[in-house]
Amino acid sequence: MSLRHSLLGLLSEEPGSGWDLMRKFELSLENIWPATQSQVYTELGKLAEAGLIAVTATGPRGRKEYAITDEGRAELRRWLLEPRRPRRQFDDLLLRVTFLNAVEPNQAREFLTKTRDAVLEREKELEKLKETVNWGDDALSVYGRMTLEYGLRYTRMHAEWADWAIARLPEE
Amino acid sequence: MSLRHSLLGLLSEEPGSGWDLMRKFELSLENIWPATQSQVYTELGKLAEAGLIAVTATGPRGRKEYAITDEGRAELRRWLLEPRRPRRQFDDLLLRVTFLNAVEPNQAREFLTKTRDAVLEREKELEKLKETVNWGDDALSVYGRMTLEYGLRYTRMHAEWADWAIARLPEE
DNA sequence: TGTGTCATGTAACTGGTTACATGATTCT
DNA sequence: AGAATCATGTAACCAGTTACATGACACA
Repeated sequence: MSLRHSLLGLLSEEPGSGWDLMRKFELSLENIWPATQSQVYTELGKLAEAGLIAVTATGPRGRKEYAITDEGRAELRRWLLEPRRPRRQFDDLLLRVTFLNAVEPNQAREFLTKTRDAVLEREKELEKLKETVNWGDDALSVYGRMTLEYGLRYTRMHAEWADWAIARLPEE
Repeated sequence: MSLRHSLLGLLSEEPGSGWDLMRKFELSLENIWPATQSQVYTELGKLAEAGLIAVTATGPRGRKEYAITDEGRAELRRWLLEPRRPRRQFDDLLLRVTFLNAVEPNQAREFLTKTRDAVLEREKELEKLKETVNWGDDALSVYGRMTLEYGLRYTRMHAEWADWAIARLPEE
């Protein structure tokens, strides 16, 4: 149930409406914790009812601006440091690799090649993002830079692994 | 809906009952595509109804042994090579890193240190697994070795990233 | 005046989780 | 006789997705 905490996290930086938050999810959390519009609005309602956030201003078109409450901040901190067993992960790619013997080796090769090319593409995007952003030493820069670095290292690892795997494919 | 294809994949290797498949999920797919007992049985029912698998033998205690059909094999291959946009990922760890400025730097440090230790632990387990298995050149060895290698490279990358991140933490 | 953006919400569905429920067979 | 394992299934729930529905406001 981390959508809830994503919202608390975003609202801990500054107040905002459902619409604002929705855009933030699209812009900055897309690769970490994506959320849909409908989810955002429903969860905001629940958070408000639970007293973790509150409406602090209203605007045109029924706009409701929410701000995090003290209880919300406490809950955010609690969640941040809470120990937890890593949630099970579902990896569609590795699942397919596991059963790759069901197709011809040349098809398997094509599959892995496509995979590698896709992650290389992604790496380029992240590289560009890294160059674009003006990194300061504010909190967002520090922690945002960390998640970006994770993405970069991840894509590099992934591409290298794919090459390694391709080389190990059985002959046709 | 890859549980369906996990089952087809497992049954493409050899026939088995719900119970057998359940154990295979626990043993070999736990880190790739975990499934619960109830899920396995319900999905087997649906697969049988769709004609992708069929009951080929019965045994004591109401045991039903399923085998993959030709349609099932075709569906498995279709799924394996089907192009698809990478499914969105939810990363609880990176989400927490994003909002880490909500806690004190020393708590952030502790968080990252724990994270690193946990992945190092995990790496050790995978290393041990690699040594234990007798790798041949059969399909399972080739593709199983690939997924294991992915896990190894992933945990190494993860631990190195954590160290990098710890070093970049603001002073207390 | 019409297009794009801002803004809210609900309903139905899908896939995965937890909990419940039952009982036969095998091994010690 | 009792414990462990084999074996099946259902029901309620939770989180995330897709689709539907509506409409005000800003600006060109």
